[in-house]
Amino acid sequence: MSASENNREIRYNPQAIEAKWQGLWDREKTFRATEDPHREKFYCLVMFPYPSGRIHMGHVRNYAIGDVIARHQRMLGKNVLNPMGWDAFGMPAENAARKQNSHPGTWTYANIAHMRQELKSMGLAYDWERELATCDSDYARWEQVLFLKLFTKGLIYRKNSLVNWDPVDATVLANEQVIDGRGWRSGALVERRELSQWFMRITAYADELLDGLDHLPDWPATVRTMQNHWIGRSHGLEFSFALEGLAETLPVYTTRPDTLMGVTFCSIAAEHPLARKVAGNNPDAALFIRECQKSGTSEEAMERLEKKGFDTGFKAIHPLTGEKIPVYIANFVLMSYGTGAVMAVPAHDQRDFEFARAHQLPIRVVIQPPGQPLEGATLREAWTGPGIMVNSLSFDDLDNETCKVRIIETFTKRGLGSQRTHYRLRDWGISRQRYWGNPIPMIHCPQCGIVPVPEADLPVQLPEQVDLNVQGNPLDHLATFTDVSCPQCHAPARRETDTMDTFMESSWYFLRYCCRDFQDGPLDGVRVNHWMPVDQYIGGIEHAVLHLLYARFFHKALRDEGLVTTDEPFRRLLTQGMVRKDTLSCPNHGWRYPKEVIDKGDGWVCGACHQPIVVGRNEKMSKSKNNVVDPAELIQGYGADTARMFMLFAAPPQQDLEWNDAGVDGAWRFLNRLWRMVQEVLPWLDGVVAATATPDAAELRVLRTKTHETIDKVGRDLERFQFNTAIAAVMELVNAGTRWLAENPLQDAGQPALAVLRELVESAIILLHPLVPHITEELWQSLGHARQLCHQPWPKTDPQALVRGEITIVIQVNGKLRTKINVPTDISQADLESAARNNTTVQSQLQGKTVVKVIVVPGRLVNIVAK
RNA sequence: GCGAAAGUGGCGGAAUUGGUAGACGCCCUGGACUUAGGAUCCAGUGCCUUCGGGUGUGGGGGUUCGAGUCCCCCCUUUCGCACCA
Repeated sequence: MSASENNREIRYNPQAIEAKWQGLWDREKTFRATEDPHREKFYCLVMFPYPSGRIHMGHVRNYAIGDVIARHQRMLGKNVLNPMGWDAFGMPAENAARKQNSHPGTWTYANIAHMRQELKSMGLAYDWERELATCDSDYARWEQVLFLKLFTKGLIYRKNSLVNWDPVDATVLANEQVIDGRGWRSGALVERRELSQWFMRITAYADELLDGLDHLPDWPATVRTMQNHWIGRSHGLEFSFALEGLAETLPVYTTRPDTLMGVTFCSIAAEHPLARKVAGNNPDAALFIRECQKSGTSEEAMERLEKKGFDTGFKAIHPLTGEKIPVYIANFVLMSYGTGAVMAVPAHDQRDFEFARAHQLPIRVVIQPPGQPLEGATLREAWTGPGIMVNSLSFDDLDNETCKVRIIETFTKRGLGSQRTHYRLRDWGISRQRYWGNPIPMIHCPQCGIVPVPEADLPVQLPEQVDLNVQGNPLDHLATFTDVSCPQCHAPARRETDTMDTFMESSWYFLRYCCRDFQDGPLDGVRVNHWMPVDQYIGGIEHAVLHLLYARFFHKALRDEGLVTTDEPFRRLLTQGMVRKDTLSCPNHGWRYPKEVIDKGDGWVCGACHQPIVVGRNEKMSKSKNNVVDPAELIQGYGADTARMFMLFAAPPQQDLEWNDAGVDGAWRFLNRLWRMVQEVLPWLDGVVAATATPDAAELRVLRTKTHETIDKVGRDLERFQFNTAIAAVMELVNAGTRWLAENPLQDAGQPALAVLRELVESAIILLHPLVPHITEELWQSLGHARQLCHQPWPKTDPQALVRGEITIVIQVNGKLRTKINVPTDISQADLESAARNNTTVQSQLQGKTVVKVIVVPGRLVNIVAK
């Protein structure tokens, strides 16, 4: 013992300790997962990162949380799969390559190599043998195979849809590349343009995706609600207006058939066929439509537009009254929802109300709320609530909900229309006009039409030699890529140049992790079905709708292909909040780094121009705002354990986390306190076995109770992901131990005391291990354990130790706290009440009053109500 | 615009089921100690106070013996909105 004691570091040295244990985990492949039918499996998944170059605090938070869960489940005896990989296709690589005149792949793989080292320095318990990058030709190949399967199934098709078009760069822009309606590079005003694109038929699964939310009780309610609204299932009436003097009709869909008699005009989208027809012989209409198209494609941009309309001159004929009503082209009507045309009811729809006022159109009230008669001429805003029908022919005096049903019945009976279900959800556009993505394995043949690339020819590889500094999709300019012969008729044909949305890759990466080395197909059913579903998925709340909905859909589509057996891919979901930090800005120099400002005591000034610095709100850490903290620096300075500790302690995972340098110091100091306490007791614990029963001495009893209360609390807190309170509980335990040590000299401590002490110290170490794995392994080893702590089972509470002899009861008079009393745990309600009544403080409060009522909550409080 | 959340001391947060508001940590104040360390240890720390107590969880109202927690209205902030990932 003495030799190793001499060699042991007395001071906490995270750099040395962390390198030691990380090396060991790597060499021994401690966290390699193997399928084992005899053990309960646990699939822990964190959202894989985009390899942008360096890990950021959001990653650190995400992966620290995932690692705690994985390590905790491991200690609970589960066979844990905890993989990691790279979401490696995407625009940033293309942009970086263009800037540096290199290849996106070179940039991407260099980033992966760097970030892998950064992740390893965090001490994460991954099975690195399952690592994959979605741009690996292997992964891309199997994704193309899946694409063709789904295409054959009819789940992938082509149709026209709108894109953001930069007329100067002649390229499609992502919504994030549209800044204030202009292209980010050219500065040109962005236009909406129609393009033929590939789509996935997610709407075929809309009902199942919606109804399936009810079977995901362990998903945050907020995510389920958001997906529910996103899918937006509604039931309503679909019917067609006849158009005066025209053969064609105008189909509309409404969820408010009850307001039918209040229709005073119709509005159609700028892309509506009827709008095009008008534009054909009316230059003003064409101009208006072009104006409408001078906006981006994002729903937000469309909705925020100033509401504008153009009278087509056409008259629609009301199906029940025969009344002729004008048809407007409106810039706020979406072609992608319903039929692209709406019946407008200004009295009962706010948007229609505003439009009607702007265009002097009649407003006809057909629903009267009880007790406050409305009139179209004096209406201040649309009435969207319930009421009684008026001005509605035979439907008058019905309540509007009944009227809805009646009108649908009437339309159905007369063959005018029918009840229809609509969804806000649109089919998933998967085409991207970009180079750095997975090629869509299709060929356009002038004779045969669209022909899939034969599976034997997969994968379609991205050409290495590429000029990214061209207009539009670089692949369009590469004849070596595009010029092929048709697989069916062998005539000259053209290869599809669209690449896939990167959400495709993230829709099945968790399946490929299960069988990373499988070479006979995309998925090895046996292994995939062994590990699936993911038991715990952890990632940013920003993925609440898109990624999580697409992955659910893709999984169901693969299920129907017989490739997986579970209905849902992710059993439990934890969405973590953002990492934020104060922003510092200077009137002359914009966003400043903390090191670029000077502390004047009463505030900061800019280091360059000495103007006062404006301290902004906490904002999401972002490079553009210079408020990022580099995790690598933090880990180098304090070690991974401190970094993890701070991230987990500063806020519960679901909440946003505010970065605070002083808080990091606090985490660092606690780990040092723990380290010192163990160093202090170490020489005395040699040969001492941890207590298994509670000794008689009162102060030891209290100490052991504290130990087991902590075991109990930490276990429950980890189950509900309250890492911050779990840490607080261990802090309390360590504080209790330290206090005991200060009051009780170790040389006087007997065996029972040392046994309780060892149990306390070891419990603190075990409980903290999933959170701070390196320091706890080191301390565990120094306590004389040969077996690694990560193989140690999670501790169990001793029910005997949890029993307290006395409890504190709160005494209230009229609901206000007056005093507290200590009573035996097993006191009867009657004794408790009289103890409370006889208390001197209570007596003085009750003077001159009559007790009306006494409420006794056993184990908690007594409330005496007096007048 | 639509959708989803969140507001508690000087700060981050705790209060698990309607039952002690402020656990734990940071900051700050005072003290001790020194092998000067990224020190450490001890005490104090919501606000007001005539030291009895009063008051307090964004604001206003309500339910209840009792409300941070439940209900209604309002204010503020953040996130998502289909080609960022």
